Amino acid sequence: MVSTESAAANELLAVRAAELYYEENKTQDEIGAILRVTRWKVGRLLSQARERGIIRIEIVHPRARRLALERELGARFGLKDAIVVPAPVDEVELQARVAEAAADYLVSVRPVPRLLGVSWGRTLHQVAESLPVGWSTGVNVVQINGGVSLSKRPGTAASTAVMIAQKAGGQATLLPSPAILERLETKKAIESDRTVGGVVQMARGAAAYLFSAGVADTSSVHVDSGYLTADDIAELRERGAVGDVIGRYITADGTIADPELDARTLGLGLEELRSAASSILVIGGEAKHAVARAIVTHGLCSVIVTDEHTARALLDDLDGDAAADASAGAPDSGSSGAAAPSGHHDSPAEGSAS
Amino acid sequence: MVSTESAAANELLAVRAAELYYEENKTQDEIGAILRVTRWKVGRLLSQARERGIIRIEIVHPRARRLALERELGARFGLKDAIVVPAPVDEVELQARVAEAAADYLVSVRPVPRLLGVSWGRTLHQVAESLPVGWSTGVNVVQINGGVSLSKRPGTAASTAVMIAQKAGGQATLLPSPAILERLETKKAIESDRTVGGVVQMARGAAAYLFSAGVADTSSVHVDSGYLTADDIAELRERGAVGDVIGRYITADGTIADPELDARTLGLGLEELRSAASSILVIGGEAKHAVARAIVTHGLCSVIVTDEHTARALLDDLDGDAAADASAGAPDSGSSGAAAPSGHHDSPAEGSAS
DNA sequence: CGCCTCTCTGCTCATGTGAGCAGGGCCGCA
DNA sequence: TGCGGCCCTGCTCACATGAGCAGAGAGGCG
Repeated sequence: MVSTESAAANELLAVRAAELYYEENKTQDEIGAILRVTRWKVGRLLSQARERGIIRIEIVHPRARRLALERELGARFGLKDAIVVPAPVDEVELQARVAEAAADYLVSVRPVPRLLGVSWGRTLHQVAESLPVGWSTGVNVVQINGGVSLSKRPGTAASTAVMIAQKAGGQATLLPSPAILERLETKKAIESDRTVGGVVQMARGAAAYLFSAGVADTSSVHVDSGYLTADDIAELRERGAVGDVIGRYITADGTIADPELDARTLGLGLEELRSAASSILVIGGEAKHAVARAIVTHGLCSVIVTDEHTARALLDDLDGDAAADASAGAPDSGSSGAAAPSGHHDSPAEGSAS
Repeated sequence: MVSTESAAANELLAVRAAELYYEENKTQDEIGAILRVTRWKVGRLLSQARERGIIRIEIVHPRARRLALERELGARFGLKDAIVVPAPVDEVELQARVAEAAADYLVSVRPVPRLLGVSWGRTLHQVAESLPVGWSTGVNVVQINGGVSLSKRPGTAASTAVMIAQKAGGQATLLPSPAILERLETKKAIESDRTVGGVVQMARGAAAYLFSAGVADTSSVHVDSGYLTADDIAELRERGAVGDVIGRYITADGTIADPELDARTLGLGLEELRSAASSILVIGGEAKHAVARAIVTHGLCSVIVTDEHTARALLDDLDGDAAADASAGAPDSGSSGAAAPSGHHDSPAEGSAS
């Protein structure tokens, strides 16, 4: 009873001490005089107050980061680096923050990559826009997956790579090919063309890759751009696809969802991403948690730039283990089943032509 | 342009420094090494961050206080002391916090008042309940306004004073009289009774007064207790009454709303409250802002215990100056106008009798 | 073009603060 | 009642920090 009472009294003292210290900027000595305790006790009270969460210190700034989450992510998934930004309520704002953080990160990477491989998409375009002019000197950029011309809106594919290169005073090398070809032969043919093959070859030599990922649903840029139809997406989802990485649709277990489709997808392969020294994933938002998980849990990126909700979702053991378990059992059915149905990909091309 | 750019860069640095300092517990020297600036600059960045509100330090505890507001209140209204507690969203909780704070204050007042004058009501009862047993030694309590017996619920009038005294190991002296008498003659008669008159006389000698205030509406304890009817309240409101202090209804300009009614009100007068060395007002909640303002702007209390919303409302210049201006112009009309109409207070008495 | 001023930088020094340690009171237990 | 263990207190000392100051660089103005 006595201990309870004194504990409560101590807590009150701690609160008073915290107020005087943090709000009134008094020294611990002065506080000691006011509260009639020694300054050492004041120090201890303040420590207690911090430990017990009575004092909440928050950094309110759009560019703030979540270093604790970054450390956890890095440790848990063996990443070279992790950047986590606080998530604003607004999804649009969130994407902007993540893109900004990715741009900041890119600016600060040492050593500066001489050649940077980039994919494209809404996210990457925002990253490109967020980069300051002159963010580096002489960084050349190479596109790592196809998709230059199909979408006519500015801010996709080509312009992304070009903008990143321009702002660093370097050259952009584009991959002059669709992301996904209609027929495997066409893909092989175009791939063997020196212009295209050379670019892919160059991409393989990039010191770092910057990429994002798409969700396997109809909001995908692949549907927007006409490479895939809603039916294709439905098919992919049935095969367990959670999203795409540099154009290649993967399942939760990190494997290719549909090898036939993948064979017709032009650009860098997943293995090249996996083995790269620096592959920077930029991803944010609720919808992309599944694909983000697939990527980080299977080593497809060495650096992640994301928001705190995504980070927490990735670290959350419940989901984490569940997804891991699911992926452990799935690969077999995924790869064996994927080979069987094929040649159902005429519609996307028609869609793109209209 | 250059200055803008470097200012932005500085802000970013400040954010990073703040993160490392407050979230990662690194020393300014270490941070300097990380951010490639000197430790002095880190210190400056942190100062900036604090000044510019990038760092938000909050003390989350039910017993926390708002020292800045307390200081402002004290300075603005010439108070001896001010206690401001953070306002929880819940009104019930808010009342409890204010009462608790008042109890804390009472415990800590030095010198300890040998004789404490108290009023009664819901708020004061909560204060009494919040006082710890043995909060002081030998503090006697005297009731400063009538109202012992009319309400039969426990926790009003008498029990408040008794509880406060008991918990301090002192004697309670009650005022054995209704708060408001039906007829002036009765009031004068009862007042001249030695039992009653003596108590009032004793109350005048109290070293400190503890009181709250009521709102001039039908939720008032005066209506509950049957001293006043809804019609009386309506009448009082027409005369500009904002609420009651120790049973006496006052207007925004701090004067008696209805002198005739006031003459029939038994207990300490406002002047005695005003001239007291220590008169502690305990008041909280949106509804009581107006009466709280009337009290503090006209010197009826020397100490206020309240919530932060009330405090801010009191300090808010817009309302503040408006009320001050009104009160500056009003006293004359208030005192002269109040004397004219009288003798219309039979109904309240009838109401209380029924 | 040169000077002036104003701000920002990196320093010295005094002060503020936290880690670690010895002593003392309080408890349970014999 | 005496003993041992425990926690809490107040201290020493080393380190971290903020105040104040001289010098350097960037603009602005004549």
